[in-house]
This record gives sequence, C-alpha cells and structure tokens, in this order.
Amino acid sequence: MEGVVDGNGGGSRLVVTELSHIKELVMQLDVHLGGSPDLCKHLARQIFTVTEKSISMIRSGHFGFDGRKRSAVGAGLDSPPLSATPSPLSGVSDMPFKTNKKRKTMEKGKRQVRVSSAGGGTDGPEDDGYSWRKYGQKDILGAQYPRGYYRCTYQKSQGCAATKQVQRADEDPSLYDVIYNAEHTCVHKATAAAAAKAQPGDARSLLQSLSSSLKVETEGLTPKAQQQGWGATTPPFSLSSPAVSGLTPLTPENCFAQGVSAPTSLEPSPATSGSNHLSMRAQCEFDTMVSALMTATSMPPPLAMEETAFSLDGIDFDEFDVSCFFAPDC
DNA sequence: TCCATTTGACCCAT
DNA sequence: ATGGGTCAAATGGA
Repeated sequence: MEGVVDGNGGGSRLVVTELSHIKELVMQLDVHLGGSPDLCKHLARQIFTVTEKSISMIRSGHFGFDGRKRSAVGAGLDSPPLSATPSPLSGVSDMPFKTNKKRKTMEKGKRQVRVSSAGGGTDGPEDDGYSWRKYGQKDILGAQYPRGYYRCTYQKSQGCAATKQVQRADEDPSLYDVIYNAEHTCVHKATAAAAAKAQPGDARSLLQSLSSSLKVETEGLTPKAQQQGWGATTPPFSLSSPAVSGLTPLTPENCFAQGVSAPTSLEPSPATSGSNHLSMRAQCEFDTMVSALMTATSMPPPLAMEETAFSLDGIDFDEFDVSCFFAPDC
C-alpha cells in the first residue's frame, strides 16, 4: 500500500540466498557424512557461519516486508505444543468457544508444525503429549484430505482453550500439518512424556530434518516483493528447524530458561514480546539443531552460544511471521 | 452410562 | 456467494 519497500526484495533475496546456501551445505554434508570427517567438520562450520549470517540479516532489519499491521491477534502468540505454561494470552481470553463461531484467521497467535504420522502409519499424527477430542471435520477446498478439528479434552473440566487443526499433507500423506490455537491451560503431565519421547538423533537424521524442513515463508510480503521473486520460489518465511527438543536437553523453552542465547535486555512485555519470542524460539531451535549437529560430527561449536546472543533492540518482528515447522521424519 | 467420534447444519469472515 | 470453523444430535464402543 503506502509502505515503502525500497530494497526489500534485495534484502529478502539475500536471506533466501543464505538459507539456500545452508540447505546446499546440509545436503553436501549428508552426502559426505560417511566419508571424510574433516570435510564434514568443514561443512558443519560453514553451515553454522551462514546460519549466523542469515540470522544477523534478519535481526538487522535487512528484510523486506510490508509493514501492514495485523493488529489485535498479534499479542496472542502461543507457546509450542510441548509447553504447558499457562499465560494470560489475549487470544485465549477474548475468544470463548461456546458461542463464538467466528472464523479464526490464520495469522498471529497460531503455530503450525509438520509432524509425521504415528509409527509411520496413516492413523494420524504423532502424539504430541496432550489429550485431544475431535469436534469436527471439514473438506477443505483444494486439499486432498479433510481437516480435523480438535480441542483439549480438558476444555470442560479445566477450561483449557487449546485447539488444533490436523490436516494430512497433500504431497506426502505420511505427514500432517498441525495448527495449534491458543495454549494449554490444563494441568496435564503427559507433556513431559512427549518431550522425552524423541530419541537422540545421529548426524544424518539431524541433517535430514534440517534439510527437509528448511523453508522460507513470505507470508505478509507485499505483492511487489513477491513479484520480485519471493512468492514464486519460496513458501512463507520461516526459520524452520526439526524437532530438536528431544535430541538435546536444550529446547527453545529451556533455552530461554537457561539464558542461553537469550538477550539479557529482553523484557517480556505481554503486549509486544509475542512475535519476538517466537522469532527467538525459531533461532534458538536452529542454534540448538546446529549445535547438536556439531556434537554429532564430533566438533565443538565455533562460537559459544552466549556469543551468538542477539539484541532485539529496534527490531519489529511483527513485520513478518516466523514459524517453526517440525519435521521429525527421520 | 459415559465418553469420543461422526456428520450435517449453522454462523460468519472474506 | 463461498468456504472455513464450530455446534450439536446421532452413533458406537468401553
């Protein structure tokens, strides 16, 4: 609209280029995993460096997005499915389930993940540790498979407002796209079990996860920016990372808890921290994954995690969405 | 009987 | 007008 997007395409392209570079390196590393350890180490270092570079570009605002506000819901960002931390999210309190049939737009306040089917079968996505009750199913236009609607089993008993939508991926029926709405406020201990469920991965599975899930979302880009090549070649922006929480004790959640790579200047204001927090989580997961990769390839990380901590000063991550697509298909 | 699932209808945003 | 999200009655299993 009125937004000036000069240079946006260029900055965006740079980030895409860097991320594509990462993917290439990952693929190379995958090929050479069984071969020269030195080459693997070299590639892993390159991946780390390029990743750092990409993250810096994003953080420094060299990212061309339309500044269009998508207000209101922006504050209602959710924790990931493995987080049971209750919080007074506006999205939860403002949207009682009983009488509200309003369509929820797929914007902020939702979190999408891609999961594989349980046990490799076709009977639904892997258990995420929560107990869900199905309340609806719809055939979605253009989608090959119907979308299932689930809400927390404890919605009645505990007033838990968490819901999720599950849809089988058209391109790969063994994968499911799960969109989580709101956050669990129920007391449910199965969360930990789900987190512990993931097995420690080897380097190859890490790489496969990284490579397969690496994608860039352009949601929120101006048509102009998309004409410059974004929309045509890449899905919406996301710093994707595989479900590394089970591969290492360093999850995005406890990452912050431990102060690892979290900016000390961060003040978690409920009204503004949502998207920043999500961006940080994405980076944290990415860092974690890369770190795990370093470990798996028997090399120390080239930089201490503390040194990679970043400042969010002056960065408005509301300008774009960062979501994490888990791809535990290894 | 209780609970979860199925499924058609309804409501509302686009 | 259309499609997505939710409701609620019907149904089935434990």
